[in-house]
Amino acid sequence: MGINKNVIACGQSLNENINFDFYKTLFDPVRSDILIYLVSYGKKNIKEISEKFTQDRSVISKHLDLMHRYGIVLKEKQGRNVYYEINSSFIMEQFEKTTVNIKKLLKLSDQKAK
Amino acid sequence: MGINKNVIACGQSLNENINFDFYKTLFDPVRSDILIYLVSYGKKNIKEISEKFTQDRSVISKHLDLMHRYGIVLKEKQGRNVYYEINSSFIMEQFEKTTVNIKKLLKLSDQKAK
DNA sequence: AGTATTCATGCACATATATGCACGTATTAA
DNA sequence: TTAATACGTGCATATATGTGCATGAATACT
Repeated sequence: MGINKNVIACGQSLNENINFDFYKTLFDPVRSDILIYLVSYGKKNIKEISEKFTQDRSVISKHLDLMHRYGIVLKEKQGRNVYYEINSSFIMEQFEKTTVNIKKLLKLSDQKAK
Repeated sequence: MGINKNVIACGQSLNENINFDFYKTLFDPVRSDILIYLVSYGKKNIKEISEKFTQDRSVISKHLDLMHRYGIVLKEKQGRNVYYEINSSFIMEQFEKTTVNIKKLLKLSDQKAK
């Protein structure tokens, strides 16, 4: 394709400056509900979390694994339990960084519009 | 489910305060490439856009329709052409609002952690 | 040791989304 | 009027993702 080359030349690329997988993982119905649950109830293990959802425990486990892979949650093993909690500092950091980058990117199109 | 009720009680809900469909639409490989293309080249019609992509014109048309539905792009019909351009003010507004809301939401979990 | 609990993973299946083609419509050009 | 161009939409298919069950591993309990 090579479309992005022009934008990269301006030091702006969605795929480079924006944590694409992070957002793709976060903006899923089930996973955002898990996020809200963890925000509300703090650190919980997979059994406790999955009891609040209609999906099977294994399904919740897979969602949490994805969320952990992209930094949305922190994981801690205690005995036979695996606890998850919100990685709030990382999440905030992502949104702040992305907002700044998006602004810079969009200024390019505003200049063209004039 | 009713999980969100607790969070709603705190005046915080991802689905209410965050434009979920907007982000779900934006964070798609093809659509974010279209975004970057429009940022780089300004207002273009569907034929011009689709010529830069491997996908069929009808596919690009559908992606643009989705992006328009959720405010990412502006649409303008001129004769038999349909032009699209970035809705930069709306996009920036969304990211700014979301960043503020996410921060407020996450402060709840930080308080619990103490 | 034997049993129960918690979890990860592989597999098959269901659902959602993306894709391309074929067609019809609207507009423009000849 | 006829032909050409740009577009939208319906349909069938491909691909991606979500889902639940079954199984085995690791840990804890008796």
